[in-house]
Amino acid sequence: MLQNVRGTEDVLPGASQQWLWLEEKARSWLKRFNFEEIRTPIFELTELFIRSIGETTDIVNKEMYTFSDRKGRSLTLRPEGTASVVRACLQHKLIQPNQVLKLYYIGPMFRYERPQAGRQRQFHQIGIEILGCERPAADLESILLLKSLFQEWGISRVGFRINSTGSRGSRPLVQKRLREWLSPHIQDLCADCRNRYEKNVFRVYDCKEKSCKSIIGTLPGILEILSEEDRKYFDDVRKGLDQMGVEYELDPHLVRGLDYYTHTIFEAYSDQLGSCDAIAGGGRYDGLFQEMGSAVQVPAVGWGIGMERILNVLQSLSLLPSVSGPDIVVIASGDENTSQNIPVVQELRQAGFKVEYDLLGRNMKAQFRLADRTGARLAVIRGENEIQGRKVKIKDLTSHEEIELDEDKLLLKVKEILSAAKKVSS
RNA sequence: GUGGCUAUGACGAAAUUGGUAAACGUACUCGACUGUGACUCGAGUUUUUGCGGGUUCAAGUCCCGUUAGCCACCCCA
Repeated sequence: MLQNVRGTEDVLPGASQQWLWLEEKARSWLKRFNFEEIRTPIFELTELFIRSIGETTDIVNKEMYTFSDRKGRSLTLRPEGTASVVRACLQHKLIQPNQVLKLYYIGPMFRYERPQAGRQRQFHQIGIEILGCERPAADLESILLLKSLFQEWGISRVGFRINSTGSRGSRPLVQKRLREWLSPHIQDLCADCRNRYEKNVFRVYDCKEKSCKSIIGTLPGILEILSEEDRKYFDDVRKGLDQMGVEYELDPHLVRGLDYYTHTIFEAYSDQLGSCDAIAGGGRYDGLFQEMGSAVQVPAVGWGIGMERILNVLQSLSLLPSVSGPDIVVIASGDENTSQNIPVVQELRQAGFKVEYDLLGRNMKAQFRLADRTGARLAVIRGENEIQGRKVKIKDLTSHEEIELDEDKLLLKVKEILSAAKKVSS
């Protein structure tokens, strides 16, 4: 039998409700922060990602789903969201001087990695970008939103790591200085790091290898190289976070896997997950627009949240809502009057209720079981006796109470019973 | 990409030293029950043990391969 492709996942009926719940909660806060949604294609020209993410990164080197289309163009399933957003902004000239654009996206991303818990080849992200603001206010705004989302979902224990890599202009200097510090130790670095030393020194600072770690431990952090201006910027971001009560840890060795970051970078992680504990990551990228061909500089900040990982956290904390059943199941006394009940079913649906009846035409016992299993609140019984007497019965499946009333009072009564419950649940 | 662990009905799982596969539990169907579910009791349905090969009189059990999942590394969401 054919199966889904490795690293992909079917979201089955029960789980899809949880995905919806997660998204709706997120959208409610994105709206309150006045972000607008942007939907870009899930594949782009390969070149877009190489230019934005960086040729030396792991993503570009070994994790991209790249293929040729029928005309021989090299296309790639997007491994992250920012590149496409920047492309779209430039293409459609969405950037205006002295204006801030706040965008978000929700959708699948693709990276060819070895799957494990919390890591799939197709995974989903919620991401935001704040474009056109070079002040620390944008960094703060983005992190505040991130925190609001975690709170909205009920995740209280989230760790934030933050660091700064300096402005785009000071980057060459920072790199030069890092190399100077590392050069006496270059023989003692691991093979990967000797390579990174040339291609991307920042990554050496992030190496997990013991020998490298001990060397780096003796060296000053990146922050110490920063210009006064850069440090002032970072301090302002931190002041803002302190003022808003956002707790974080300063991690001078934090480096991100994409080349375009400048200034502030950050990661959020959860202690509920295993080794894949990062649930969100982001930072500032003041240089990307120009690297993508923009005539003017467009300062920007953004982050992405891993939705599967959030769901995993929520699952392990038992914070996910249970699957909700129908409000009402309409029950008949046999095959024959089942069809006579369809107008009643439809009328209740028209009134806004979630209504089910037994499409299999089973006996009454089975219909009640259906009502019970699906978690329905009420059973509306309209069998042969009721139809003849122009009556209908309503049974409350939690209290087990049953009442009989005139057929034409049904809708009114159902509204009365269910509206009380609705107010509480919503 | 590297290393390790795992794979039995719809699901969770049992199966002495290789010797009749699925005990037990959940789910599902029907009945006791009166046109009435969830409780209780009774009856019943689903398998050639992921896939392919090998060793053996005999393989769920041992060996090789393969696929998938999990764990760690790499890296990240």
